[in-house]
Amino acid sequence: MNYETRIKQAFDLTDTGGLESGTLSHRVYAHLSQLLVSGKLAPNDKLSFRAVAESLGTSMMPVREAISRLVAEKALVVEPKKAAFVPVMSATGFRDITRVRIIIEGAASAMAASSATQSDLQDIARCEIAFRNLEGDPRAVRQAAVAANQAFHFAVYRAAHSGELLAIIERLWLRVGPVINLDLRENPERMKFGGAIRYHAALLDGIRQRDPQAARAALAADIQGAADFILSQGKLPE
Amino acid sequence: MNYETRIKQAFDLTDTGGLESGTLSHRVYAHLSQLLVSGKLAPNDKLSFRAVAESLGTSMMPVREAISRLVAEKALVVEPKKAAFVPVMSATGFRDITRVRIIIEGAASAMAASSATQSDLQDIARCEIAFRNLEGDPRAVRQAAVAANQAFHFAVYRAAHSGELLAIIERLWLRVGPVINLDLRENPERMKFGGAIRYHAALLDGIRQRDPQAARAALAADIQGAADFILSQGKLPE
DNA sequence: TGCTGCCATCTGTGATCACAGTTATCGTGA
DNA sequence: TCACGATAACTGTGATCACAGATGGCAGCA
Repeated sequence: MNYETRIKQAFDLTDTGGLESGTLSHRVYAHLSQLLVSGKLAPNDKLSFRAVAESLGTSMMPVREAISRLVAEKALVVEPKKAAFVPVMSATGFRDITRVRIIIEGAASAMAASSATQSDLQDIARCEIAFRNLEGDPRAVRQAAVAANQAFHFAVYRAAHSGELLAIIERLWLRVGPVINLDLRENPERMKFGGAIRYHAALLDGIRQRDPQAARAALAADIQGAADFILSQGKLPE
Repeated sequence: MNYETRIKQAFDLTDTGGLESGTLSHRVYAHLSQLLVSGKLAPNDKLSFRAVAESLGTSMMPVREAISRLVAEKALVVEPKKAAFVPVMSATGFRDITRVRIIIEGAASAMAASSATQSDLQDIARCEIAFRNLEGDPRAVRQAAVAANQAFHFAVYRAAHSGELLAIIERLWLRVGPVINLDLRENPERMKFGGAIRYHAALLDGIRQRDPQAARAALAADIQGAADFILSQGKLPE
C-alpha cells in the first residue's frame, strides 16, 4: 500500500467521525498526528505536500504549516527540496528514548498514584478492562490493541494533573508510534499483550493503593518489556 | 520600546554576527528563538507576521513556518485571526512547569553524575567558575548572568549524554526564558545569584563525587529557589 | 463628560504561481 | 542484457494576492 492510498484511507476515516473545528492547519495536523501515533505511517514513508493537500481537498498551505509543526516535534523530517518522511529510529536512539520515557512517564505514573481522583480512577479502570477484554480475529485485535493501550496509558497520565508533563508525553508517543506499529505489522505472531496486561493491572493497582513507587515500577516494566522485545527483533538499524 | 523596534534591533544584531546557512525559515526560527531565550521578548509582546517579515526583508512565508514551529513548542501563541504573542504564564502554570523541570532536569543531573566524562567535567567546572566570577556594573552582570547560568546548566545536561532529554529541556527553557527575564528586568535589585552560586557548586560537587542523588538535590534546590523568588514577587497572574 | 457604535486599519488564513533542486523513468548505446 | 545519460515529473521554497475576522480610534449621541 503506497502512502497516497494510506493517507486517503485515513482521511476518509477521520472525515466520517473526525473533528470539524479549528483552522484547516489544525485539522491537517490532527490528522497527520493520528496517522503517526496509530502507526498508519511507517518509518521511511514519504509524505508529499501536494499529495496530502489533494487527498484533503485543500491547498498546500495548511499542509505546510502542519508539517512544520511535526518537524519541530521531530515526528517528521524534511530535507531541503526533498519529500518529507517519517524518520527511521536507530537502535541506540530507541534505547535513549525508551530510557527517557521510563523517567518521564514513570514520574507521571507516580504522580497519578499520589493525586488521582475517584473520577480518574474510574477512567483508568475502565480502560484497563477494555484492554484486557479485547477479542476477535487477530488482525482486528492488533489494531484495536494499539488504540486501547494508548487510551489506558493516557488515562493514567491525565490523572497526574500536569499539563506540561502530558504535552511532553504526547510528543514522545508521536515519535515512538511508528516504531511500535512497525513492530506489530512485521511480527503479527507476537504475544505482546500477555505481558502488557499484567503490567497494566499492576499499574492500576499501584495507583489504587496510592503507592507511587509501585506505579512507577509497573510502568517501567511495561515500557521496558515492549522495548526489549522490539530490540530483540533486530529490525532497527545501527 | 515597541516590538517592531525590538525585533529590528535583534535582527540587525544577528545579521552582523549571525548564521547565514539553511533555509530562510530556519534562520527566522533561530532568530526568534534567540529573542525568546534571551528574554528580549517579554510575555504579552505581540509579533506581527508582516512586521517580522519586513524587518527581515523577506516575505511572510518563512515567518509563518518559523512561528508555526514555535507555536508547536508552545513558545508562542496565535489565536485565529489575531496577532501572535508571547504567552503569559500563570502562577499555577509556572508552578507546574517548575515541578516538571525539577523532575526532568533533575534526572538529567543525576545521569550526568553517573556518566560524565573527564571532558564533560572540565566543561562544567569552567562554566561554574565563569558564573561565579561575574563582575562589573550591575546591568552588565545581570545580562551576562542569564547567559552564564544557561551555559552552566546545559553543560551539565549535555553530560547526561541523552539527546532526547536535552531536546526536551531546550523546549522547557524556551518557555521559561521570558518569565525569568521578566523577573530580572522588573527586579533589578534582586540578589538572585547568591543562592545560585551555592547550588551550582553543590551540583558540580555532586557530579564530581559521582553522587546522582546529591546532584539531583542541588539542581532541585537551584530551580526551586529561583521559582520561589519569582512567585513571591506576585507578578504572575492568577 | 462619558459612553456607544461605526469605520478604517491591521490581523492571520488560504490559494495560486514561479522556480530551482531532486528523483525516477525511459531510451539509447555498447 | 546491462549500464549510462538525458529528460520529464516531482519535490519543497518563497512570493504575491484576496479575504474575512479582530482591533482600535474617532465621532456622535446622551
